[in-house]
Amino acid sequence: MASRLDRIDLKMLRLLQNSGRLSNAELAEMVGVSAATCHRRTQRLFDEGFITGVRALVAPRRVGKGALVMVGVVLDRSTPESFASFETAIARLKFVLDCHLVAGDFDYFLKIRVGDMEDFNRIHGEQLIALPGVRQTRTFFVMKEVVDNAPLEF
Amino acid sequence: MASRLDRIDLKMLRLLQNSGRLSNAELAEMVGVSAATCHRRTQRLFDEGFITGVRALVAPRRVGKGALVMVGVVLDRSTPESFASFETAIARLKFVLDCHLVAGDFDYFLKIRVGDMEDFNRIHGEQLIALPGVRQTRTFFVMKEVVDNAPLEF
DNA sequence: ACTGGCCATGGAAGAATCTTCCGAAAATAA
DNA sequence: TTATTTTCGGAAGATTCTTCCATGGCCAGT
Repeated sequence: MASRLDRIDLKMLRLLQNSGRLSNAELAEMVGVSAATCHRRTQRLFDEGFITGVRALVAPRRVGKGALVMVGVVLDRSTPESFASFETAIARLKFVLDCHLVAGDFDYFLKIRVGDMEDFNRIHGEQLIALPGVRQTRTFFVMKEVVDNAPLEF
Repeated sequence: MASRLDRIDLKMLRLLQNSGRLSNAELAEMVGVSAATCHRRTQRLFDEGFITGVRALVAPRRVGKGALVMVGVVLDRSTPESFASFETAIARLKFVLDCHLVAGDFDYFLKIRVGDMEDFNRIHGEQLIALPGVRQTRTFFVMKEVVDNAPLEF
């Protein structure tokens, strides 16, 4: 199952990453193989898990989610149970885009999208500090999104 | 141009966000309109900027980018020129997935994908601290990706 | 070098889909 | 109500998808 990716596969991955709606015929021509081969290879990239999904990128501001906030979280205790219950709880909060367990001054880093600061303040007070085991949080409001969710380089 | 989104548009956005490769016919049936109407509405969502692109999600580990690092950056000076030159320089670094200007103890927060820690150390020494105006950086290695790049809720 | 097995490839063709046109229905305004 | 505008779905030609099959390349073992 640990199959390799040749130059054509990589090219297809890069093209699909930047234009996920390319038709099979277009993709085939761009990478220089027949439509049949391209179709087979694309399907393999999906089947073997190189591509985990295809997502339309929705403009946050256009759907009322123009505010971005980074939050550092410190837990009360550093036990496996404490981590586990925090992670279970946070997976239910749909406004959390990223949640990463990190090494350093914080236990977790969160990336959150909300409508505005007022929105965030309500959520912070009602949902974030109420999460199991949270000792303190540190909020970093994003003032300018220089690069957001850039495509992966490989 | 500030057109509204009705219930059908929102449904289409959510469906496309989670399955960007849905065919027009499938989408039409899911939201309960004809293929012609669905096609027109989808095109409008693109033309008017509600959908900014469609991206295949590539599994980072499968392409040798399994390590994730968060980095806080502090600049020497807080002048507009200083910020501008930093932002220009960082936009060229393809391993930077996120770069956000924040309010708080840091000036910028970065989200970076690399192959492994050794890889990051080299990049940190050769490229990050060499960026214009960087006084100090604080590195948070991600030990566990609990939620990464979740779809936007709206 | 020859043989046989194993894949990956491209052509072809029926099935499915896209994309546009048009008249009808619905919404809006006067 | 009437006129105007907008949105809708059916229809159909053009395009695309998806699968089947025969061909050609590659490699291991004679």
